[in-house]
Amino acid sequence: MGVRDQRRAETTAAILEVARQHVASDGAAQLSLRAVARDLDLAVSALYRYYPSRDDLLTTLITEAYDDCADCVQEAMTGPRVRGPRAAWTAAARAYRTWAQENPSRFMLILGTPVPGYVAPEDPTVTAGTRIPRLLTALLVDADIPRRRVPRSTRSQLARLVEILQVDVSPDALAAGMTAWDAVHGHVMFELSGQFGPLTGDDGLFDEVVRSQADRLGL
Amino acid sequence: MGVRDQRRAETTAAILEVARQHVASDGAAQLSLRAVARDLDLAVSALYRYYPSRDDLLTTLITEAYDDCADCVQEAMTGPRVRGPRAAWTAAARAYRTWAQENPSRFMLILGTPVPGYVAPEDPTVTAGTRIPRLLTALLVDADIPRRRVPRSTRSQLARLVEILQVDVSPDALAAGMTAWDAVHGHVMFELSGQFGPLTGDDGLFDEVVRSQADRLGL
DNA sequence: GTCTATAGGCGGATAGAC
DNA sequence: GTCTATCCGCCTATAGAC
Repeated sequence: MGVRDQRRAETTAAILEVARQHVASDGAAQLSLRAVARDLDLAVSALYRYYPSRDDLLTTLITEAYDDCADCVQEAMTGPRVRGPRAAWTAAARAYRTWAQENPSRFMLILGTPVPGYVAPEDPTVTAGTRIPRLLTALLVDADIPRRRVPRSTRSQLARLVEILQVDVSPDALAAGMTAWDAVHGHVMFELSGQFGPLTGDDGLFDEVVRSQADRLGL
Repeated sequence: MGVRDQRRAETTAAILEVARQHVASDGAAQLSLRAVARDLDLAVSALYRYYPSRDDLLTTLITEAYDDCADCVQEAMTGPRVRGPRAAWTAAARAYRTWAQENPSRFMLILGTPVPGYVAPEDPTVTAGTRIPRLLTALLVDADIPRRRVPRSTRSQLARLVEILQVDVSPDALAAGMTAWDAVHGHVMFELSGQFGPLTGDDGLFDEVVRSQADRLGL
């Protein structure tokens, strides 16, 4: 990488950092190239050399958030002290929540209210967005999942999703995993929107969620 | 109610209706009195006679959404054909999801990404926001909830929340109810943000969530 | 790659006439 | 209660000089 590329990479990183701050303070919909340029003491027009439009910048922010979150979950699951699927499940759930707590605006950027008028391009966003589901289903390959009582149509849709995710689990296991993760995600969302009052941020209650769903999965 | 009050009520209703549409299409943060005035063929300044600021209009929209959602859940739970707590739980969960599907932008307004820069006044918002939790905990009064293994500090926070909500349940029952509802909420959120791919909107999978949590609650 | 300048649009909020 | 007019701010995006 030459000196020019180096400088370009640095500027790009600086732009992203400032953009993240603006999303956090003003919201994704309000992200404006002008405001970013102001903070960087750059002319607006200069930014267009890095991102051709506001939406392109937003796309980068979104895929980067998906990836960062998935990185944290993956790292937690594959740590040296994690032995067995139950420990991996617990580590994944805790890492997910911790990342959400430390990056609330980025979490909401990918899993909260859709940004009005913005349509995510399929390629980068979807690939990054399926990493966590794939990590979780990997846990269920060897699990002893009881057969679910779901309708035939649901089972066939589950089979389709198995193909899309390119994972090696039964439709029943996928259903069990999704519905268990529902609780983890729901709890994190409730906490982030402050619906839990004094229990916002309480670890004991969250652990109870993780534990009870692990039991349900037979991990 | 006199004729003047009548007309005022009509105008107010029209304003709210247009404002809801704008929140749906442009997002809550973009709600602008100007745009609402344009749609109604009114001068901007006229709107200030109804709502002193943009945030006041937003507050009305939010409390109204909370109340409408709670109304639907309450109605579903207390229907004549609903016999017993398990049926009520199922009806509540389904009504919650149906309301979210039919009013995605209003659902996200109250449970999605917080509107940047907007701070909800306590009085009206909080009261309306606690209705659903209170409806759900009422189900658990007679349920046979096994004792949860939560830390002491968590249990005392649960006790505080029991007081805030002014409900008549044990901390253990509250914990069980909250963590079960986590799964319902999480599933609805995932569906709304399109994370489920082909399974978005599938009733069979949602029913599996509701059923398994009802089992866990011993309903 | 960076700048200045500019076009054409949006917004909140208020003053003062009717 | 409604209007017009106004102030002042914000934004995207482009043109053209350096």
